[in-house]
Amino acid sequence: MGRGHCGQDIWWHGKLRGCGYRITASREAILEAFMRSADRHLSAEDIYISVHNANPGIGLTTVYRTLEILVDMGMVFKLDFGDGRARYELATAAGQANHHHHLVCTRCKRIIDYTDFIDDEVELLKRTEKGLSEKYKFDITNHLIQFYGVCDTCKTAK
Amino acid sequence: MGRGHCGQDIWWHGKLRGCGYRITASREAILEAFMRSADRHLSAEDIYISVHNANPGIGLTTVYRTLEILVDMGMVFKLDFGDGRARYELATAAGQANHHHHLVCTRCKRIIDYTDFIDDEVELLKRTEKGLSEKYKFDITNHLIQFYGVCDTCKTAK
DNA sequence: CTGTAAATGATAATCATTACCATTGTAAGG
DNA sequence: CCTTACAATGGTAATGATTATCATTTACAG
Repeated sequence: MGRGHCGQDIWWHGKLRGCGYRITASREAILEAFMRSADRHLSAEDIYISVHNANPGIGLTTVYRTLEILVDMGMVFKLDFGDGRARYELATAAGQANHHHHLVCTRCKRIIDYTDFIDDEVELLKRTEKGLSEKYKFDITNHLIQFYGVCDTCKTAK
Repeated sequence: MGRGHCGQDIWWHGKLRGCGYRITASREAILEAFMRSADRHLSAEDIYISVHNANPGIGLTTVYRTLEILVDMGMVFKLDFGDGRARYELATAAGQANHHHHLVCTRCKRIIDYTDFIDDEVELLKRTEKGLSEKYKFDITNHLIQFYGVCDTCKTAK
């Protein structure tokens, strides 16, 4: 019952099975790649490369397909930082440890994950979410908050 | 001094000139296309088509180029709703009339612009923005807030 | 252990966006 | 008003991420 992090029991097996998906070596390898670099914003190609170390047989197509189902299931969040390729990260619910939002430099595309002010935000988001679900009859599953601006380095670099 | 909406004076001429850009028929046509359908989320192709009615000579390349400078200048906001093409809308600052956020149905990709709860959000965002700018030395120019979920129609359609 | 549908991977196709380059148009300065 | 420099343009080709196709392999229910 809620071990925090898993030992032998693979937490995501149940999730996949529950949605009618099979447990395969590819999917395992891809989820492991996420957990190996939980702090980064991975592109499909990043994952493809990361996965090849342990399992060279996995094709790029499978990576894309797996990412799609993980996103649909809500286990992974798909992000767009405006550099022409999608980025993925393990989803963390509001309130959960490691939940963060993004600060994007529009000049150099640098991304900063911030967790500051998250508590205030979360409180407001909960209220907003509740109001929106009721008014528009939406089942809200996630949110995206990003601030755009010019970072320190780009500012001084003129 | 602040006529609300312009008569003969073209409000955006100064903005372009101020950033070193020239006033051209293409740019005028593209901005008019935005104002003609200020309520929609236009793709580059939407704008290309819309512009062709009045000015058939404008190429798709110019549309993309113009969109890029408008986004850089902050006059237009570039959005990604996950359907593979970028969407654009006239930027409205927080607090300004028509400022809104998006509610995205992950099933059917329908977008709802909502303005509810915006006042509360804006108040929080102002604080967050201030805190973030100070801590990370960012000049924050804009923000993006989107909620994702399943809409009424898709829910009942099972 | 077997049958069946899901999953896979190599390859080709798609399609939004960008690069290129010769030509045209804006607007500053005379 | 005319000239001139260089920004802006548009057609076309190139790019590159993502998706479709299809024959083969694999998970797993019975």
